[in-house]
Amino acid sequence: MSPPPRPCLRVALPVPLPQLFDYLPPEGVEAGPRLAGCRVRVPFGQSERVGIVVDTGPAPATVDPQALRRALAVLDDAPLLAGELAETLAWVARYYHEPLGEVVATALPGPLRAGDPLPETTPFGWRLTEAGQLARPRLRAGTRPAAFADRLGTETVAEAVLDADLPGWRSAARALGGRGHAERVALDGATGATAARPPPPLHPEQAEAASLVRAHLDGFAPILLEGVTGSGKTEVYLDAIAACLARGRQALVLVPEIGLTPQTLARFRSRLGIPVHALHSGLADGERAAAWAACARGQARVVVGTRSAVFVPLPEAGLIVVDEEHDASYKQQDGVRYHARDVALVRARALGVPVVLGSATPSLESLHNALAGRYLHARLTRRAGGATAPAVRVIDVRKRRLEAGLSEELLQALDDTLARGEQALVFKNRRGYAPVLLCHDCGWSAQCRRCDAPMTVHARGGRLICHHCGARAAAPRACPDCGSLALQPQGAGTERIDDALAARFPEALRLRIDRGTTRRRDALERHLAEFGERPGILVGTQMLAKGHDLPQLTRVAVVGVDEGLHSSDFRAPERLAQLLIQVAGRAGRAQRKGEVLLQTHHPDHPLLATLLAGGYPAFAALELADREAAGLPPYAHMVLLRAEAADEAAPRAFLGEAREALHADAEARGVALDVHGPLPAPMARRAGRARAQLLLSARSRPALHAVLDAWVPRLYGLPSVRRVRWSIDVDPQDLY
DNA sequence: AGCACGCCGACT
DNA sequence: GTCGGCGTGCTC
Repeated sequence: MSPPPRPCLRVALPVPLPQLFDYLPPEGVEAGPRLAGCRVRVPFGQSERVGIVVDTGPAPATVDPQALRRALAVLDDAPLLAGELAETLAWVARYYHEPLGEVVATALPGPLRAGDPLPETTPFGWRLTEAGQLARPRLRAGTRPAAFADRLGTETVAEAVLDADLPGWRSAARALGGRGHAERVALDGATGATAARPPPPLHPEQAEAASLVRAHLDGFAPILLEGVTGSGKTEVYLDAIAACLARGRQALVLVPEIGLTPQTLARFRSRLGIPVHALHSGLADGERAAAWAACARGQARVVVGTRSAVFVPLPEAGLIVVDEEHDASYKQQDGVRYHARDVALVRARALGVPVVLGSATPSLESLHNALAGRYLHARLTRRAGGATAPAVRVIDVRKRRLEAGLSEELLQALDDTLARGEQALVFKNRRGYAPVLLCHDCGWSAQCRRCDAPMTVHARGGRLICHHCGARAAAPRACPDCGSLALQPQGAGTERIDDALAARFPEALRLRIDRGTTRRRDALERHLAEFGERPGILVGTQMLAKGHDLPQLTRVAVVGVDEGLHSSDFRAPERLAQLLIQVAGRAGRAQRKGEVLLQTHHPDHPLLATLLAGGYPAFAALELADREAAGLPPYAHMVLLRAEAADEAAPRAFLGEAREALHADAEARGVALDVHGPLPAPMARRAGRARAQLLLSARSRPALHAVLDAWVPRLYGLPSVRRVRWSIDVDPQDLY
C-alpha cells in the first residue's frame, strides 16, 4: 500500500486558466476545511500570487505528488469569502465561464486582491471638548473650523457623516484637535445615527408599491417597479430600506455609474438617519477596501454602489435594490463580463431576500419576466408632486432647411422658451463638431488609420479625433486625394449645435455637457450648479439623459432620433425608446408643463408612432412580439465568442477552430444551437487590430450552457489560441 | 496572463 | 562574435 495522500489546498488563482491549483499547506499549518475561503500566498511559476482556498483534501491523482509546491502563507484568520458570497462567486464563474480566480479578483477591492489584511473599520466620530465649546464663539465665521465646530455642536458626529456633510472637514478637525478643542472618539453600537427625516406622504400608487415590497421582506421575491420618470420610485426604495433596517437587516442599493451623486447619498442619509456607505470607482483603493470590510462586519447597514458593489458581503442582508435596472452600465464590458442586475437576482435568491428592480423603461428581459409572472410587478403611472407628463410634438423636417441640424421650428421654440425665462435642453447623442469630414468634389472622407471608422471633426473643423482609439490629427486644409479645398464637415455634433445656438442667441446663457467638456463625475454637478435656474439652453449627450432635477427645464428638443432608427443592432430600438423616454423625462419636473420636441425625417416610423401613442409599455409589447418572432432575447439566449489580433487572419482562424470544436459538442448533445460566424465584428478593425466573432444562440438556456461547459475549457487549448486575444461574453449587450 | 527557454537577424 | 526578435510551453 502507498502512504495515505497528504492533504492539500485547492487554490483558485487570478490567471486566465480554467483550473484550480493544488498546494501543500504552509509549514506548520494543517490543511483542513476551516481554510476554505481564506486567501493564501503561493509560489506560481517564477513569481508569487494571492489566491483563494476553494477546498482542502487529498491531491487528485492527476497531479504528480512530487510536483506539489508548498503555499507560503495563509493570509486570513477567518474565511474572507464564505457562505452565500462564495457560492455566488462560484455561480458567476460557472455562468459566465470564467476561471474562479479571475472572478474572485474581480469581486475583491484591489488591496484585498493583493493580499493586504482586511482593514480596520472601527467607526470614529468627533466631538468638541469643553475647551472647544468655550472657544467656539470666537472662531471666525465662514471658516472651515467654524463650520466644523458648528456642525458638531454638542453632539458626537461620525466621520462617515462628516464626509458627506462637510467636504474638507479633516483639515478643520486637525486644527481644532491640535489645540485640544476637538477629539476623535471610537463610536459603538448605533454609529452616527441622527434623526431620520420623516418621509413625505406617499401617493396611493407609491403606497401600494411600498406595501407590496413590505409584504415580501421575508424571502426571495423579485419585484419589478415600473414607474414613469418623476413618479417617485426613490421614495418606494427608501420606504423598503427603512423597513429592512427596522428588522435589523442590511440593504444594498445598486445605481448606474452616472446616478451615484453626492445628492443621492445625502438624500438617503438624511431620510434614513444613519450613515450610508458609498462604493464606486471614484473611491481610493483603501476606501473601497474599508467599505467592503464594513459590509463584511455588518457595520455598514446601507450600501449604495455601482456595478461592482454587487459583490459586497452581506452577512445580514435584508433587501437589494437595482435602480434604473435597464442601464447598460450594469454589464461589465471587459474581463469577467457579468451583469450586476442578474448577479443581484441570483444573490437575492440565495440570501432569501427581495430584490427590487426599478426603472421607467425596464429592460425587455425584466419586463418579459414580469409579464410571465416570474416577477411581481408594481407600476407607478403618475408623476409625484402634481407634475404632469410633458406634451410631445413631432417636427417633420423632410425638405426643411436645417441649420447645424436644427430646424427653424425648433429654433423658434427655443426662442420662445428663453423669452419666458425658462430653460431648454437640446439633446444630440454625438459629441464633437461633426461626425464626418467629407470632400465635396471627390467624395473622400477622413477615416481613422487604425479603425474602420470615420474620424470625428472637433475644434470648429480644425481637428480630427477618432472616438474609438483616441487618435488625433489636424484637419487637412485640402483633400488629400484630389487637392480640392471643398472639405465640408458633414452632420452636427454637440459642439456645432452649440456654435449655431451661439450665433442665433448671442445673449443667451448656454452650457454644453458631453464627455469632451465634462470628463469627471463631479464636473457635471459643478456645471449644472453654476448654470442654476437662470434662463438658458443646455446642449448635451447621453450624460444629460438621467438623474438631475432641473426644475426650470420646460423644453427638451431631441435632434438625433434618426440615427437610432437605422442601427442594425437588434437592441437599438429598445435603447432608443429608453433614451427618448429618459430624455423626455427631463422636461417639466416641477409645476411647469413640459414639452418635448422630436425632430425627425421619419415622423411615421412605427417605433415613434407606437411610443407616442402608447408610451413605453406599448412599445415594449410590440418589440417583445418582434423579438419572439425573430427568435431573439429574451426568447433566446446568446453567447458571443470574440477574438482580436494585430494579424488579420488570426481571429478568423481561431474562431474557425472554435466552431469545429463546437460542432462535436453540440452534435454529441443533440442541442438545437444556432451558430453564426466566424464573422468580422461590425467594426472589423479597431486600434489597429482585426476583430471577429462567433455568435451562438439557443432557445434553451440550460442546453446552451451544457454545451458551453464542455466547449469553453477546450478553447484554451486550440492551436491558434496564442495568436489572439479572445473572450467569451454570455448574454452580450452589444454585438460588436 | 507572465515568464522562461530556444533558435535566427543587425549591431559593437 | 553578441543582444534580442517573438514562437512555444508551462504554471499545482
